[in-house]
Parts: sequence; C-alpha cells; structure tokens
Amino acid sequence: MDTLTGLKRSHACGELGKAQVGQTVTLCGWVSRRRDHGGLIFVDLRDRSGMVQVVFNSEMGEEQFTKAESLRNEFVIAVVGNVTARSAETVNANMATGEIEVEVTELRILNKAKTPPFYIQDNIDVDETLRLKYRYLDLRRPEMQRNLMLRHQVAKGMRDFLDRNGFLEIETPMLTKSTPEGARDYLVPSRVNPGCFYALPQSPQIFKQILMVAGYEKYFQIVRCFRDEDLRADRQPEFTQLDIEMSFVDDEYILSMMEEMVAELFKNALNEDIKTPFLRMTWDEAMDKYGSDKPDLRFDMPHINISDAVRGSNFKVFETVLQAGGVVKAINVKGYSNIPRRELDGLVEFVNIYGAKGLAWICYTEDGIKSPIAKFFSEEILANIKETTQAETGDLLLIIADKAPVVAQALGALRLEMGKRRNLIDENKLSFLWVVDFPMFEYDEDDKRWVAMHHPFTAPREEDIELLDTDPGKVKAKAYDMVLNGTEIGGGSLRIYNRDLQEKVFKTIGLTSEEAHEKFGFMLNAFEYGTPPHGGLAFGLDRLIMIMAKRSSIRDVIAFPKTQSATCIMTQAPSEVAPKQLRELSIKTAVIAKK
RNA sequence: GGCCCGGUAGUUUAGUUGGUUAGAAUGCCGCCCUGUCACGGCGGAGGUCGUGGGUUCGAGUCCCAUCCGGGUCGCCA
Repeated sequence: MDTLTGLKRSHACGELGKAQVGQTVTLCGWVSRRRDHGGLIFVDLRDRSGMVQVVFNSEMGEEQFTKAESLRNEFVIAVVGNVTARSAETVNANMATGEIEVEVTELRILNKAKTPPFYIQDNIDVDETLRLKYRYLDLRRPEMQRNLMLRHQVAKGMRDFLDRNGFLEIETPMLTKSTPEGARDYLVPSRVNPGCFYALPQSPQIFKQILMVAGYEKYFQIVRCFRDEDLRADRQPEFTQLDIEMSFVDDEYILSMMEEMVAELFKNALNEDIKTPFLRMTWDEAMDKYGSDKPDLRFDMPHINISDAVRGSNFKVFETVLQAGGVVKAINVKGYSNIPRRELDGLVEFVNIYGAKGLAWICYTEDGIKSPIAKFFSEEILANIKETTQAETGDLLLIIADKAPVVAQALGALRLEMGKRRNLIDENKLSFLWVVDFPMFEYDEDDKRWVAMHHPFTAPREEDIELLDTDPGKVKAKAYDMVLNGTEIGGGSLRIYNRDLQEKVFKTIGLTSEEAHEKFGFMLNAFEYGTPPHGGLAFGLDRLIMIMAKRSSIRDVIAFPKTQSATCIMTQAPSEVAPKQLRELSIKTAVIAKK
C-alpha cells in the first residue's frame, strides 16, 4: 500500500477539460470502472466532482503497470499524469470530461476495497435496505452526492438571504419541555432529576416567540425537530426545518418576503424562474374545489358540487346523504369514458380507503350515457348533471356522496390518483400556492373537544375573536401554508401576543387555567412584559429538497435516514442499553425487547 | 393498530398443476487482449429459496405463525 506523502492533489477529476491539456496533474479518487486491454488499462477515476478517464500504458514500466493491473473497483488511488486531448474517434460524448484523458506516469494505491454489494453508479436497482445498510457506499453514488450538495446549497442560500435581510441565527434547546398538544414527544430521561424527562423539540415554536419578546426582532434557525409518530415517504422521526420568526410585521410582509426567498433559492440552485406573487387560495376554497388543504395545481380537475343538480332523484343513496346535510360531488375525467370496468371496480376500493362508502360513475360515450345509476334519474336531472359538470361525449364523471369532509378526502385522493393515471401531471412544472385563512380549530370526535388546527399560539382573525366563546368552528386563523406541487413545504401564522387572548384560546381547546399555567406559564408570564406583534413560519427542508431533487422520498435527501419502523439499518439504532445505564437514569422497569 | 406489495447466488431476477441436479443476466475469480468507455474472448466458482412449524412419498411452490423492507389509512397541533 502506498501513502500520499510528497503528493499534492492539483485538480478534481470533474474539473478537467481541454483547458488543462498539456498540464501534469495529480488526482485522487476511487476506481469507478476499469477496462483492462492487456497492455493498456483504462480506469474511470471518480471523486465528488465527477469522473475522468485515466490511462495506464505498459510502457510506463513493469512495476507501475503490474500495480495498475491489480486495481479493482472502489480502490482509493492517487495518480500523477499528463492531460491529453483524445483523438476525435475516441472522444466520449457521454462523459463531461470525455474530450480528454490522463496518461498516468505514477500510480499510488492508497487503499484497497472489498467488492461492493452494488455498483457505485446512478439509476441502480437495488433494495433500499441494502442501500441503507451500506449507506457509505450509497452516498458515494453521484446522484446521492448531487442531492446532498443541493441540500447544502439551498441551506446556504437560506442563510445568505436571511442574513442579508437582517435575520439572526439563534440556537434553541434540544433538551426541552414536553408539551401536551400535538405529536408524541421523544423523551430523554434526566439522570440528575430521577423520574423526570426532557422532550426533544417538535419545533422551536415557543422559544422563537420568546426570542421575539426578548427583542431579537428577526430570527431564524435551520433546526432538527423530532416527532414520535409513524413514518411515511415524506415523514421521518427527525427532520430539518427552516424556522423563522419576525416582529412588527403583518402577514403580507411575511408572505411576500418568503416568496422572494423561495424564488431566489430556485433561481440559484436550479436556475428556475419562479413567478411571484404566488397564487393564493382560502382554505375553504381549497377544500371545496380540491378536497385538500394542499392541492396539487399542476392539473385542474376540480370537484364539482352536483348536490342541487341531483336533488329529488329516485336514487336513495344521494337522497339520504342530501337530507342528512351531506353533499354530492363529482370530478370530470376528460376523455376517459372508455375506462375498463375492472378499473372502475378498483376505484371503488380505492375510495373506500378514504372513508367513502361507494363511488358512482357516468360515462358519456358515443352510444349515450352508460351508468349504473342513470336509471334513477329523470331526463331533467341528467341534463342538470351534464350542464353543471360541463361533461362532453368521451368524459367520465366519478361521483361521491357523503358528509362534506368524507367527500373532500375521498374525492381529493381520487382526483390525485386520476391525475397520475391519466398522465395529467407535468413533472417539470412548479406550482406554488399559498393556502390562507385556515380554521383556528377542528373538533376532535374522540376527545370530544376542540383542538388547534395549526397550534394554539396562532392568532385568530380580529373579527372572529368573539366567536371563540360561541362558535369555535367558525373562527378563522391568520395562518398560511406554502404548497408546492401538492406538498406542504411550509406553514406559519401571525401569533397571539396578548396574554388574555392566549389564555382564552387555551380555554377553548380545553386547557384549564391551571394546566395552561403548568405547561405554558413561562410564556404567559413573558407575554406580560412587552410582547411585540410577531409571526413567522417554518419550512420543511427535507421535503423542499426532495421536490427540488425530483425524488419521491425524503430518505433520498437525508444522509442517514431511518426506516419505516424508525430504525437505522446501518447503526442498528435503537438498541438495548446496559442495566447500569438504566439504573443511573432511575428507570426501574425496562421492557425486555423481543428477540 | 388496519389494508396492500415484496423477500430465491454478491446484485437484479425466472421458476408452470407440488415432481430429476433451482435457470438467467450481471458481478466476482483465473487466463488472453494496446483505444476501450456497460470493452471483448475463453474458462471457473458461487444458492440455509427471510425464519420457524405444518400438510405431502415429495415444498422455492400449498397452509399457519413470525421477522424484515416498502406504500398507504389511522396518526402526524
């Protein structure tokens, strides 16, 4: 094995080009591929900047060439050589550095490598478990390196933008207080306080508001947050958030500044021109037209309320729903009246998952209407449906009748599904949207109480404050979500900065005065010492990068993610700990993990 | 917690009604090769079919349980 002693890396592999022809260079990297032609060996040498072909010729001397023959994939080497232009017929147009190659005069093998379990290249087709077990190899792949470099670039862009606009990056505690509302906390036992636990933060929400009380005016932090809930493709137990809070601003100021920041990030990282201001939609409209508080507007296919059109028919299902105060809504899948019957059956099962009990359909074919429910409708009702939905020959109507929230959820999911199946989603489109005027509360049927939809520090609209006592469901909040391509990438609100109003909201969500003081007393106290009007928001960095990198899982933009069961395959975390550790933490009853 | 999909050489996989020695590609190893770039040619090694149990003369295949991974509903203020 050789050492690097006496050698100094002069260039990165990917930066070589015609400009360096004639120069002697020293390169370091990994053997990506070797092509041994007997007296001539080609090696694709890779570092994080890219790849370049280096050539070993038997004329270089027996000792050196024998060494070159021993090279295998992923060996770590250093080479000294001359950059030469390739002849026209040997140029590789598929390679960024394909116009040149490096004729090696000296090879040093810095380290050998076992044969990796999968190729270190893009577009591999291997089980993700294997990728996670050998994450250091997976992360060596160019596409993963691009993702993490993009992530760095975006995070730096955020810092640059916010710094330029007068924001201060301030850290908040990782070991903090468990709070009742919201997601499950990750708990950390306190050794010096037996029986007591810290919680890892779900977000720095309260601390950033306290920083506003403390007079820092503009704060941000790129910060890890923790939620002990089940995982998804876009949900990890620990995730990164760009957390922002500012004082003496209204919501218009916040929204336009954030648009400016996001547009700058996309311009700098992807050279995408984002049009501002973003489209805005109230929560009511989003739910009514798309059945979602984060509608994907890359395609339309809105929900159409046909309740009035079908009222008074002989179809019992619709009539029962309408009499119970429900709604009948449809989506028009243009040009798909020839949908196979089997697919329709599948769609019924699909909407069942989202709580809809059934799915009706009308096909407008060349031979007239085909629908199992048409027989229940008069000519007039059929005409009403057609007019309301603007259905034309060739169209397919998919109809769900139920309570409004069920219709929204099921038909909203169905809209997305049909958008995908009918290929209506332009993957290159970037569809930004603000959803505004969220309801302040939603009713929790299980707990029989109102819960904050955003969080309980969100300010209600002034005109709705009196409804807090009488009709909490009608109170709208000064809250806003930024939506990109159907994914919520950020959300925030103006906050309550008045102690009495804050207590009132706590009361509405069923916190007694005592509980509120036990949990948030420090905050209520702080609010009495001169709290500025303030507000802010938080961006999900992982999700944002996922979309920018055109990936479908945030695991691809996180260096060391966890599996769906919240474990790390590489380190085997979480793991059992020694009884001594538990004793020190005063944890007496340890659950014996099943083998 | 529910539903759905998957687990067969290092890797990606085929495997029919349950029937001879589980097949392929790629990778790996050896030999040959001076213009390849998914180099090529010849040869070779490589399999607890996720795990445990059951049915059967016989199980990769059927049944039960279980583990692991993924998607999703619930959950995620």
